[in-house]
Amino acid sequence: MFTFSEENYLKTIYHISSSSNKGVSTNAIAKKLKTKASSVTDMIKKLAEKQVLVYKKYQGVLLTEEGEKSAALIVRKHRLWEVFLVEKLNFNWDEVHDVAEQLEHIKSSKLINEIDALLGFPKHDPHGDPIPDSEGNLHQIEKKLLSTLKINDTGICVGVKDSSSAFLQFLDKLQIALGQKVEVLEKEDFDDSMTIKINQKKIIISHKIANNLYIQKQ
Amino acid sequence: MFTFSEENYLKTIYHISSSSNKGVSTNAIAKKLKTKASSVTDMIKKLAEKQVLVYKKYQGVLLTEEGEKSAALIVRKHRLWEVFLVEKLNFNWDEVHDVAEQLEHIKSSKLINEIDALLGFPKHDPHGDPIPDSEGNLHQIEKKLLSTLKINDTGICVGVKDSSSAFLQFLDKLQIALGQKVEVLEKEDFDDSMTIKINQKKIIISHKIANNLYIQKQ
DNA sequence: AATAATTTTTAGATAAGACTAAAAATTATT
DNA sequence: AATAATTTTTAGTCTTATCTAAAAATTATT
Repeated sequence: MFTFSEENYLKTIYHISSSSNKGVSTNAIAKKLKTKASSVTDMIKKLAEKQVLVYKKYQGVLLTEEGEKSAALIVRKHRLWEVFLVEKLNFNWDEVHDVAEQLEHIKSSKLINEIDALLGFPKHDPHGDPIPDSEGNLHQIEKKLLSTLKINDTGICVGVKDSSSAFLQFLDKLQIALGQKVEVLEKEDFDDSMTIKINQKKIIISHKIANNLYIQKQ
Repeated sequence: MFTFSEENYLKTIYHISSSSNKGVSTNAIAKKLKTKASSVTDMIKKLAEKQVLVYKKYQGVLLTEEGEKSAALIVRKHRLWEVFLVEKLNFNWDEVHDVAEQLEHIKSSKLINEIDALLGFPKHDPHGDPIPDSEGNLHQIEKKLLSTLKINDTGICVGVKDSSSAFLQFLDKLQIALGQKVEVLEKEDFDDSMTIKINQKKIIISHKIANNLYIQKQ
C-alpha cells in the first residue's frame, strides 16, 4: 500500500517515462510535481527501497514492472473517475481533473471495478486518453497530431494533448469535440495555421490548436 | 479548509456530542479515534485556534456553530456516499463504511451535490441514519429501540444503532431489513428476548438484537 | 478533609514529507 | 583538458500528527 504522496510520485514518473523511455531525471519529476529536487531525491530513495523503481545516483529512475503496474492502476482510477464525473454527474471535461486527482487515491478494488462496470467498461477518458485495464495494461490507439496532417487528409478527433481548462474551454467555444470528423482543407505556410472542416463548419485554427489535437487517420 | 485528520476529529466530536450534549472529554475522543489522550489534547488546541470548538483545560470541548456545521457536512458526505455505494454500485450495507470513510474527505461541493441529485436527494443512509442537508441541518425522525416496545406494539424498522458488519450480516441472515413492518408478539422477562412478526415470519430475537434496532412507532 | 484513582496536560521524541543552502557530481563550453 | 554551468545529492531545519512518560489537575473513596 502506498501513501498519497508516494502514489503521486509513481504516477508522475509513469507519465514522464511514457514519453521518453530512458531514466527519469530528478529535476523532471520536481518540475511536474511542483516540488524541489531535494524532496524528490528523498522520495526516490524510499520508493527504491519499496522495489517499485530502480535508482542509481545521478542517473534518474526507472519503474520496475511492479512499479509500472501500480502506477498504471492509479492512472486507471483517475481516468475512470473522470469518465464517471462527465457521464454521470454532469461535469464538463474541463472540470474533472482536480476532483479525479483526489478520487484516484481511494483504496477499494470493489469500488473501482463497480464504477468501471457502471460506465460500461470505457476504454478512454473524456480527453481521449486510454484507460489501463485492471492488470495495468494499456492499449494505445494510433493517433497523430492534427498539425501533422496534409491537405485533404481526413480523420476523427480522438484526443487532446494539452488538457488544460483553458484549451478545453476554447474547444468548447469552437464546438470541437472528440468523435467529430475532421478534414484538412488548407495549410498556411506563413504561420502554420490550418483551415479545417469540422462539425459541418469551415474554420481556421492556429498551429497551437492543431498541435494539441489528436486525430485518428482514416 | 481542514486536513484529513482535523476532519476526523470534528466528525468524532460531532457524533459524541449528539448523544450527550455536554462537554466532550479528551478520553472519549481518544477512545473513538483509537488514539492517545495526549494526541487529542494537541489537536483540540489546534481546532480551538481555528474557532471550530471551544476548549477549556480539563473541561472537555464543545463545537461552535461553525464547527458543528463543518462536522455535519462531513457526515453528510459520508452518508451520501454510503447511499451511492448501495444504490448504484451494488455494495451491501455492511461493506460501505470503510470506503465512505475515505470518500467523505473529497473536497468538491459540485461533486457531492451532484451525487445527492443522482440519488434523488435521499434523507437517510443505508443504516437509517439521517443525512444532513447542504446547510448542515439534520432532521431527526422519532424512533425508538425495538427493545422498548410493548406487546402488541407495531412499527416500521427504520434504523440500526450498531452498524457493525457482524450485526448487519446477522440481520441479513434473519432477512430483517429497513422499511419492514414489525409487531411485538411476546416478551420474555427471563432474558428480555422477544417474539416478533417481521417480513411475514414469526421469529424470536435476543435482547441484544432488539436493543440495536430502531423502530418508528405507528 | 485527606488520600487514592482517574483524567488531562505537558514535555520531549519520532516519522513523513517538505524546504533551504551548500557540497558533490555530471555535463557543457571554451 | 580546464573551467563554467547545471543537476543532483547531502545536511540540517520545519511542520503535522503521532507517541511515551511524567507531571498536574480533577474526581472518587475512605
